[in-house]
Amino acid sequence: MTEPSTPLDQQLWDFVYGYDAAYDRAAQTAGLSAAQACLLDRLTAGTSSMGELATALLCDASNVTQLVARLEARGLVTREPDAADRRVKRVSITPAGRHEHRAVRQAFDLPAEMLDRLSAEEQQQLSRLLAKMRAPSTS
Amino acid sequence: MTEPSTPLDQQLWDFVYGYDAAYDRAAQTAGLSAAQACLLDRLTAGTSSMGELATALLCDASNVTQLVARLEARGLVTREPDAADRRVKRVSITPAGRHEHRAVRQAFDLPAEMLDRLSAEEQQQLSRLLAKMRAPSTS
DNA sequence: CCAGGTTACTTGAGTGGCTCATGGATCTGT
DNA sequence: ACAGATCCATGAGCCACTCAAGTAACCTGG
Repeated sequence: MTEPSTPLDQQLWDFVYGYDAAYDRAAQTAGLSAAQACLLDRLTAGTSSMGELATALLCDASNVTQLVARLEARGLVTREPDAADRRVKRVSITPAGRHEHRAVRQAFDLPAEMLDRLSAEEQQQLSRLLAKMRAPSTS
Repeated sequence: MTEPSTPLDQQLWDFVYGYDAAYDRAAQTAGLSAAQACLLDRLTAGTSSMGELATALLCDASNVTQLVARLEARGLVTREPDAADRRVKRVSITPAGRHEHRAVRQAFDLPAEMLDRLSAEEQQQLSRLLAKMRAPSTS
């Protein structure tokens, strides 16, 4: 009944593929890469150390060094030694950075568009299904 | 009721993030990058020209040249001039390539794991929701 | 039949993301 | 005060990706 019925596997793949592509496009409207946009996003919650960013982004510390260097060069973040422990660098987002971040958020309209096609009930269903897929048990 | 209720936006993000990471890990078990694994996957359906691959993978033709070159160097694909039109190169997967591709498929167990946590009804629900999010109308 | 345009791919240069190995600076426990 | 741990930076290297040029093969009109 539901078309020649694309297998669910394929549907998931396509969904993820489209989501990724949309995020990439959104980041690019602000002249950012996806990784840079993610980093900025983390910083909107408040300042972080390099190490915290590395664990949050699941990547090497030296990778963060480069990402931050590029963002710093564009004035989107600042990097200052921590007063208490001068080994650690505290990275913060600048007003310009917040501006770009907002631009990305706005350009990333795909999730909102998709969710708008669902009723409130359907959204709850989806939320429940996603939660159930995620956790093995936790009831 | 459902925890402090993660917003649906965030749930989608986390889902996609986990999916991507799982695919990357799966590809790496076969010593492949995600892009290489995708390319191999396309070839399992039959031989393609370089151009066809480029449009399928949504990337530049010259990118495909390099991807194929690396895969060819490892004996996972072959690249031969088309008999009818010697400008086009027909890329095919080799038995070794099929082997690696199978390894990736097997290692990419996340979707199956996740779907196993859903009942048959829930899977149908999910499929319906995904389809509805995707298409603007088409009933 | 052959000149010129088009098509299909390759090459080269450049950007970025990512990793690993190494090293320097700073902190901490003894 | 010294050894070892911690935090970050640097450098080399791989890969994905893009754009601009180049080359070879095909096709079409005069």
